[in-house]
Amino acid sequence: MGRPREFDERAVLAAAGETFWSKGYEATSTRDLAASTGLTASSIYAAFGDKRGLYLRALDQYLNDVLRERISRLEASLSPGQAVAGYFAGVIDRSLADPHHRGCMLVNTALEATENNPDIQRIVADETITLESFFERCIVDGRQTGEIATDQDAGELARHLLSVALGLRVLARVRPDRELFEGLVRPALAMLGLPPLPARADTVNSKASNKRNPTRKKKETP
Amino acid sequence: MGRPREFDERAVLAAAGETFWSKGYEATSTRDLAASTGLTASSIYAAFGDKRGLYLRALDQYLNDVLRERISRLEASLSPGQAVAGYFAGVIDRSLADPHHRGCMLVNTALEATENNPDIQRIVADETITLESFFERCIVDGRQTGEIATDQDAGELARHLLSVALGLRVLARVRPDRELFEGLVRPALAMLGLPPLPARADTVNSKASNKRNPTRKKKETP
DNA sequence: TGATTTCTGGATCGACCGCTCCATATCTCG
DNA sequence: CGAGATATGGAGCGGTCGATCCAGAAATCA
Repeated sequence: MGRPREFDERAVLAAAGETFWSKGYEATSTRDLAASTGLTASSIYAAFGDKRGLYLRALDQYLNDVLRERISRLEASLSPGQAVAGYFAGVIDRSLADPHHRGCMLVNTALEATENNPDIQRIVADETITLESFFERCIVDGRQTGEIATDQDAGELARHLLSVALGLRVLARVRPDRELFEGLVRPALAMLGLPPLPARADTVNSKASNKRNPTRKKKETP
Repeated sequence: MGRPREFDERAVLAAAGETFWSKGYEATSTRDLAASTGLTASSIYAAFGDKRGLYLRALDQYLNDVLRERISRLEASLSPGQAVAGYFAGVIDRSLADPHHRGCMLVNTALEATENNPDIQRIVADETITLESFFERCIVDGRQTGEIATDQDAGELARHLLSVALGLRVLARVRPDRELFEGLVRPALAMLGLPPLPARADTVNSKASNKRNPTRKKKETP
């Protein structure tokens, strides 16, 4: 009954997510959202409640389409060790492919997770556990096949990899540089007894063959 | 000469920094700042120009008092390997000691600096390089004394440690848990051939070669 | 078709934003 | 003691904020 929606909800959430991702939650106004989604304020409020509701929906779609989708794709098509390496290769490619250097929307969201936003805090925490569990499964499985060689605790290794992935995404916002990222990941792979970053086995973003040079080239002075 | 300032600039910057740290830049209003610093808007604007100027000054004071001060203190009083372990022990303690779980102001700033704030991006990037250089110095020096054992590239190891430290600070906002932090750091120390953590910086027994000073008590600053 | 229901677009609400102005208070200097 | 210079406190500026209201458009029912 009644008039049906004229917009595609997934597309609207994607557009809103892009805007939130680029500017951050607080700095994004409802007028920004109206402009990027093509909807009017009243349509947005009728469909999503309020600004926070729209953010939560857009974040959830991002996490589903980008993070969880990637994990299950890697696990389905690669060996455990290759999946770990492939995950980092993908994160590096994505970090460099984004000309705006926005990093990871999940990591950025961790900023909004102040103590008076416990729901957001929990969403981010849960998602880091999703990633941590992926790493742990890879390590446990990779050991059984002998692909991964280390006698350290699998859970601790998984959490270590988690922190590396999160830290990489922080650096992606301020120092987008392939050499930095690949160098920083190398000790992690070596620690697991894995070969250095493999030929990008079909990672998700294989279209990124033509990359611009990083804008910032630093000389290291030890 | 006219009437002198009635406020202590350092104290005002500290108060403003606390507020920015807690709420984030965008979510902090000038009225919030007036309330937390005890100044009126006009005094703030006369002294610091605008909101952004106050933020930059507060951030700089935070970086000086917390980050750089800690690095030089660790390097002055501990062996290279102990300095690395002590840094992580300190970050863990600080992450857990803060009841608001605000993480690191530098990391928070990184996640809020968009591409149209190149100056802030630059400040954050430079500060990550400061931390990276600290790690690299420790690794290079620790190798000469035999305290640190690994044949991997020192620069890559330093960047790896940097990403772990940044990732830990992200997790500090959403999963403040000592076991998580200590477990995640353990593989990093093991990789360097260092003993595991219960080495809180002020309880490390100095069996390896110390630097000049005898072990000094570490002081926590907010 | 007409009745009903829902969605859309635009105007607009009160609140708050960053910031400024100005009268007054309080200092230094002569 | 002025005279000059600067800081302070409070009112208030124009603008934007998140959110809402409402009249009209467009769909599904009979």
